[in-house]
Amino acid sequence: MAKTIAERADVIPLLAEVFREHGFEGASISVIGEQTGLGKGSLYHFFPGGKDEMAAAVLTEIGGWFEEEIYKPLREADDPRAAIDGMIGAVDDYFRSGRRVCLVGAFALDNVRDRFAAAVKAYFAEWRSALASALDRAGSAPDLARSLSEETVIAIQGALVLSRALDDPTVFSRSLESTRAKLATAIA
Amino acid sequence: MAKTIAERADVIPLLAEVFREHGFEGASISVIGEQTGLGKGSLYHFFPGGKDEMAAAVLTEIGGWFEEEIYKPLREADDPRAAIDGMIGAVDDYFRSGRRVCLVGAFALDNVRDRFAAAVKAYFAEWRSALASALDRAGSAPDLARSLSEETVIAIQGALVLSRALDDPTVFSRSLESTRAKLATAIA
DNA sequence: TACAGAGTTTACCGAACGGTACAGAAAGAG
DNA sequence: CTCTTTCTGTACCGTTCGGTAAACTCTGTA
Repeated sequence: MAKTIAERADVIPLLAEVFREHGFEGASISVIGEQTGLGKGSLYHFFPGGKDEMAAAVLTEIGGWFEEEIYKPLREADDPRAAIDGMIGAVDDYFRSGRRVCLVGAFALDNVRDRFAAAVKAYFAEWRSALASALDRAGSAPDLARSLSEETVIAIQGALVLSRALDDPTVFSRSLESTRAKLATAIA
Repeated sequence: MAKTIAERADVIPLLAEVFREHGFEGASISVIGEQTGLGKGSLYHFFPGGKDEMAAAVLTEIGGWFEEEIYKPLREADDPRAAIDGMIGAVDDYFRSGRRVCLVGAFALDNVRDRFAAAVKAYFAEWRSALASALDRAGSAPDLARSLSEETVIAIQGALVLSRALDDPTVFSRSLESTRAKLATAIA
């Protein structure tokens, strides 16, 4: 394991932030270079596939993070209620209480969705089904678990949109708290 | 009123569709030219301010449409319940049951939000307050009206994101129906 | 029919785009 | 020290970007 100045893995979170801030089309190679501190040579060394590979790597990392920190606990934890609570907390942290945009959601609305359709679809499908699984195991009726999980993912994404549109993070906080309460009631 | 081959007003809906499909950055002047059937000369004749003016005109038209078709009825209709029902129907039509993206929501997630922050903010703020007004007049408690209107706008935007991400319009239909039921219950 | 102004075509501009080529700097291995 | 591999800076490529300029063609009016 060669310890080098910059590892590819270290660059990906920086790339994620650039794409979040500028969108896919808006994140030009020169902007990416500035915000990562890497020249074109390094960028194309790590990502020979160019911008597409950079974005794909970011989506993969995001997917991995959610899988590990959120989906897996929801599906496998002994205490599904704790896992649901954990999800709420993790979501609040991850999206910085509404100050940070969901890159996958932004990609979904953009025309680049087609290029990364599989990753975008998987991210949301996994989230919905993992949450449904937790609700199910927590004693919720299967139909309710299914609809509630979908509504929860919808509320989180919608809250991110509205929060940013109104430039008001309290919108996200309120919505997440209301979602938390709704889930708690359903499995009481 | 000179009847000419193409009126500026006729171009705006076409522009809206281009921006919806490609996003602001993705909608290059040449793409806009193709999809509107207008050359650069005509486009810059109608919109001397370039792409920015085109997008601003689109946002203005969208804002005007929602004001006329949705916000005003919500605020002023004699029968607020009918206005709320009307809103649900209009939203379903406008977003083509989830097959069409909300341009304002997409702009909110994009970095171009800053450029059109005022229009984006107004669109959502008006929606939320108009719906709260209707709920209020329909007999809902002021606090509930306030939170329910916010949750409704969130649910619509979130459903558009998830619907498109999963490429499944039924997500939007389900969510909108659930929203309709929730609003009906609150003012029963 | 002649004029005026609205609308359009076309050629063109400098800047920025994504991407490539390649020489050279770092850094671990023998 | 030297070799090899990994990483990086820089110059450059063709293309496309948003935007401008000006000559042209319509079309309604008188």
